[in-house]
Amino acid sequence: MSELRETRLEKGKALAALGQGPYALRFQPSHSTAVLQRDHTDLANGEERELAVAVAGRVMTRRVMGKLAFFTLADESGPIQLYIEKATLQAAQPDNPEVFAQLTSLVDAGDLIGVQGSLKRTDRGELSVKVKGWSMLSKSLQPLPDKWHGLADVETRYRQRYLDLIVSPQTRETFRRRALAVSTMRRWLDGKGFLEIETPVLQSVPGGADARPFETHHNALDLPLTLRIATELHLKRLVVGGFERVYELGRIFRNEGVSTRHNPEFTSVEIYQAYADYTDMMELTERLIAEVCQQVCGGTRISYQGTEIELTPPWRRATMHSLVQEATGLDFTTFTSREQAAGAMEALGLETPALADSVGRLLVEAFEQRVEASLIQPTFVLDYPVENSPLARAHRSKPGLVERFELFIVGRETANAFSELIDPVDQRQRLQAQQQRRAAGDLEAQGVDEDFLQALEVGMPPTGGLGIGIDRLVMLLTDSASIRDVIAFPLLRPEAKTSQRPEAESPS
RNA sequence: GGGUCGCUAGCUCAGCGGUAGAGCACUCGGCUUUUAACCGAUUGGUCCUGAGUUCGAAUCUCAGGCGACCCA
Repeated sequence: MSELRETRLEKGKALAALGQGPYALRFQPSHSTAVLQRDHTDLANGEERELAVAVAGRVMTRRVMGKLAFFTLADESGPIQLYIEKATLQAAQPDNPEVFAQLTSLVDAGDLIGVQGSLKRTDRGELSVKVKGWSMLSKSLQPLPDKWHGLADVETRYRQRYLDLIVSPQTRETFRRRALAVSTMRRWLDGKGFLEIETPVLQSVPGGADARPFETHHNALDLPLTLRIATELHLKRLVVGGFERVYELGRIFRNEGVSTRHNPEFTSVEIYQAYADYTDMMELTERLIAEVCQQVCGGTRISYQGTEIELTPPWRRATMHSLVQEATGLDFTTFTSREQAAGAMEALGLETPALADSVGRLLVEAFEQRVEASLIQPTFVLDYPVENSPLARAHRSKPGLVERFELFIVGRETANAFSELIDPVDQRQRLQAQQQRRAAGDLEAQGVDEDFLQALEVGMPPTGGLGIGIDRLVMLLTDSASIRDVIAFPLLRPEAKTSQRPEAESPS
């Protein structure tokens, strides 16, 4: 409503006429509200304390009753009540007979103000700043969300996250925890001698994962580029270059749909350790995630959406074959042809899409359809078929499989790791097979990155590699049901509003 | 991609074929212990958009937009 905005602009002009504009240059708080709340619990109801305090924050609620007013002021640390007594304020500011009226009429809910005064705990037990002076720091021209219902509209929470943050302590807590999770992870890795190195986001050959990339263009070089879908291939080049422990924690872009578990840009950490294999990476995964959980949640036993999750290592390890057999009764090691496996699956009502063109790919289908969602407690799923894992090393003892694991928690893939494929001849064949699939219509299949193959030919040490989805991990640690709750500004379709989009578009 | 549900005042919602409503917020008046303050008065609408059915549509139908959830 623009009427409210007009009124508040007028109040801003009134403030300017009084010599203080609606937008201050600075203010020096003496305390955060949380420190005041913490340090003065001994102040009894109705008592006052002659401590000079200055606090700044946003006015959340106003209750004006004649010659006395109560405001709630919130800074980043939390709220504190302002006790605004006309007589007290007037005595402190004898030159301005209108000071109380100005404070109560020119300050609206949503404004940022600073106040000076002393402490008083009211008769009802609320620690308050007894106000003796005030200044407008920033005039708000927009209403706050409903003080009782808060921000009920999920869409507004995502589109106008600043409003969500102002009124929802839980949202603030989620992003604090996310920051703590990320910093803990970096600190832990740095402490283990891992070096964080940034690799290109703009790439001419997307690789390192099965996913469709975003396409863009470099003008000066007239060069088509894609945004990275993984950091894998560049981090491996660094291992070839002699860095034995490297990682990158950063943004990945995949041109896919959005859901409660997917956002087109998300954050991953990829970690590479020379002379290690995937069993080493399992231990690393357990220790790293347990440490992050300990720091963020204060323990390794947590509750997610009403389910207890035990993250204290060690975690269950099971092969994909055994899990599928457990869930379906099918022993995929006995199938010698796709037709045989597909027939057995269809007899159980499982789908067998055409793109799953081998026994191995059908095994993965069966796993996704019947096992994945049931892996609630942390579980390492081991030994994937080679067809689905073009960058993982062939298994040391099981033909047709690779040394790979994925970590599942609450039914979601949370980490993915290999004994890395370092044989350049094998790697070339695998990537060529991928490219053939791509030519055959699999838009997620990878291409051949010649420069990467060249690096492997120079010689890469045996290496264990690991990727962890930060957003999904943070969802777990913050008990968030949707990935959008842990991304400050998730991708949404732009609001249509007035501008109609032109016709003659999208043959769909 | 498919299905279900939602979209009405700034916010939260009711109204479901016959004059567009409530609470809160805003504005004005009153009030020195409130904390969803209270009491009184006023103000505030593209009922998501478009087309159709109808004497009459927020309400019924169709198409579209945006969102949520479920499924793939």
